[in-house]
Amino acid sequence: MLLSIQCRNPEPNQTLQLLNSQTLSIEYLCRMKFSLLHTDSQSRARAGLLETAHGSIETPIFMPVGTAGTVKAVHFSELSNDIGAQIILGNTYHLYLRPGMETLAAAGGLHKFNSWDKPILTDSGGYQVFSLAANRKINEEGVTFRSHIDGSKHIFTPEHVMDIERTIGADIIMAFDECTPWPCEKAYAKNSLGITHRWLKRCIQRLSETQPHYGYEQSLFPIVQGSTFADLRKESAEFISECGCDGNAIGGLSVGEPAEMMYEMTDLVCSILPADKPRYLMGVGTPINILENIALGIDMFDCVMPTRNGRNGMLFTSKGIINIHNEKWKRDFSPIDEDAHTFVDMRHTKAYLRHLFVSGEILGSQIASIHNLGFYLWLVKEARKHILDETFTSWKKEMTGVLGERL
RNA sequence: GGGGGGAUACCAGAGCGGUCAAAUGGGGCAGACUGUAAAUCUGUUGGCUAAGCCUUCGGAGGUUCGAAUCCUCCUCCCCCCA
Repeated sequence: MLLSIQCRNPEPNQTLQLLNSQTLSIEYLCRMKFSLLHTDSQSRARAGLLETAHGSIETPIFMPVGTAGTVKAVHFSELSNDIGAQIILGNTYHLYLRPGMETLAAAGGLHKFNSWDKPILTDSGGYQVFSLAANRKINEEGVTFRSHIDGSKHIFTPEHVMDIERTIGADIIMAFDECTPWPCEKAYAKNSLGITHRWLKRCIQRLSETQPHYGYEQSLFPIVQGSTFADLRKESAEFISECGCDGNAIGGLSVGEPAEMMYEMTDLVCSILPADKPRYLMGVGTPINILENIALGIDMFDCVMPTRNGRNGMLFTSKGIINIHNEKWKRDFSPIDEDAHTFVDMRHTKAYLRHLFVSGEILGSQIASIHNLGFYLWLVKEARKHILDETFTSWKKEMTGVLGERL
């Protein structure tokens, strides 16, 4: 098999011609590289550049969620050309069930399968341990899921999850963890944390024993857990820091705890995680959550809010949030958002978008999703600009006022 | 011309003497949604000076302590037979 790799690091345009991907050793593969460009002097906000085999990511970044290999209701051309998405997510549990590993392997990985040629990050199924709690059993070895589709039984061990993530072929792959619920008994959180840490060691071990399938390196991100207990979070952040991975994540937040508690945990964990590695806060959040966490030193975010809430008629705009179902938009022929960040904003009126929602038309979901993702990507891009300009803190304050209390 | 069925809230449609301001859908109005079992889910939907009262089940009258429910007439709609 003749393989061509675009290598971004350390020498950007170099093309390697290799005969067999199986013979690649790690030093020939493109390692992910993170460059910290600037840290805000009034907060801990950072602007950076993350380079992967599938392209660069300017941080802070928001990553649209594409659980099943698709960002719901949004086409990839809109995602990259109009919204400016630089990386998207996929989900191990969901892709494993459908289309399944044989199909993804035959396709040559998720990038080939869905034609998204920019970076991809796959979540490990750890969130499904939380969200599908009724359908699974957890023990030291791993998690047994009952498929939410047909009830069939599937065992996810850290090793199995790494194998699946190898087959999916994302640039960034998440360690298998347990996302604990909130509130959570401390004894449970402590025990769960121990399991998550031991699973992490097994993930690292498995990766060291296997090769990437498609000729580019995959970076494992471990996940800090510990619920909302400061001592557990500290212990976890220290443990994860010592693993020396390419980047680090914080999980188990935005599961119902008050925002202040989330910020407290993020603050603590960011003070421990290495500054020279990207920090990813999983599943967060509202626009204000994102701004607050950027200020605490987070570089990467993902959340279903812009897409799911968009499909349900909620629009995030720079003048606050609106429920497009509301009758007050019935004859409002003003643009969806005058601070247009995507083509839909000036082209369509609120009245038209409301009509689409009221009529159950698919285009409504598409427009709202494009708009919301456009807003989120604009928000982080703007944040980055202000970090580089040293105007982040005042801008954040202004934005917080504009976005309103509900977010 | 003869025979039969029906008219209930924005729409469709249950209810067939009191527990009915009236089931259930739809529609309307509002809310929720944070590493997606979600184009989903929840609440609400006659009026008011609001733990109470008032006005509603085609129209008018009647029976009854009490009527959306029973009777009479009227108006309109549908089906079958000529």
